[in-house]
Order: sequence, then C-alpha cells, then structure tokens
Amino acid sequence: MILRVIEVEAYMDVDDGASHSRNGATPRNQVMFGPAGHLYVYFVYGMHHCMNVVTESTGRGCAVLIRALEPMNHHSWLAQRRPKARNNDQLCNGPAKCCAALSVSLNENGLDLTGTEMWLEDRNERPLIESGPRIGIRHSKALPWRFWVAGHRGVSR
DNA sequence: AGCAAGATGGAC
DNA sequence: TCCATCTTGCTC
Repeated sequence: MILRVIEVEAYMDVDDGASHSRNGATPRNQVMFGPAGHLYVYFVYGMHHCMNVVTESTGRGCAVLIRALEPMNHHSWLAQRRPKARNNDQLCNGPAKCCAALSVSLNENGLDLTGTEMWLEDRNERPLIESGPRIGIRHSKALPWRFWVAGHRGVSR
C-alpha cells in the first residue's frame, strides 16, 4: 500500500507552547524524545489517535504530525476502516482519520519507521507547498508550521 | 485526589 | 455549532 503525505504540522521542542514536549518528557510523549524516524502515537478526545514522525536528535522532543494522506491504492481496504468516508478524498483527510484508516493505535507507538512494516520514501516529487497556522491548538497559534500540498483535495478542513 | 483541557470528527 | 468520551498531567 502506498500513500502520499500531503499535509503535516511541525511541533518543536523550544518556544512551541502547542507541542506535547513543551513540559519535558512524560510517559505519554517519551517517544518524542527518542531517536528520529520512530512513530509517536497519542490518544485524544477520548476516542481518536494521531500519529507523528519523530525528528531531530535524541533528547530533543520534536515531531511532525501526519494530518492528511492521499491513498494511491487499496482504497477499499482503507474504506472498511473509514465507513464514514464518502469518497477516496475523505479516507485520510485528517490526523485521526489517517490513524483510523491504517489501524494505527497506541500499539504502534514507538514503531521504527526505518523497518519493514511502515516507512517513508522520498520519491523525488516536489509539489508546490503552502504553509499556515496549525489547527486545533490553543498556544503558539501564530507559528505557520502547518504545511500542505497546494490545492490538494485531500487536505483537511 | 480531583479536575480541566485536549495537535478531532461527525451529526445537527 | 455542539457534543461524545477518557487520558494526561497539572494543581491542590
């Protein structure tokens, strides 16, 4: 199965009041402080999961939230896990939808993304990227650290 | 030990 | 616009 990453948000270790790492390592966010290239999954609003890719060096506490994906194949498999989706654009057009569609939960927290189960590839595509404020946060609202493929239908909201 | 808020999604 | 739903982490 192949999915394009079409929307993300960056969360930093310093001067970022919206980052889960803002107050240091805790049981929930400890994966953020581990080595880059691992999956940080958290549970929110009593019902949803969201996933991040840990970045920067060990001990920092930086990650990139996966907000939307464009499934390139296996749409029906994903749709089974996203029964509310009315078309392929709605399969993974939100951070919790990405986790639901791919069955990513806390079981996958800490998953090594340099392994064989799930990984990232640079396919040398360089679409136009736009950026703006992050969504759903209370602090550090001004930081333009949400990035998305310009004009893509699968981008959230 | 108690409590408020949360990196959302879906229904109304 | 509003609510479901529950864990986390801060505060007392």
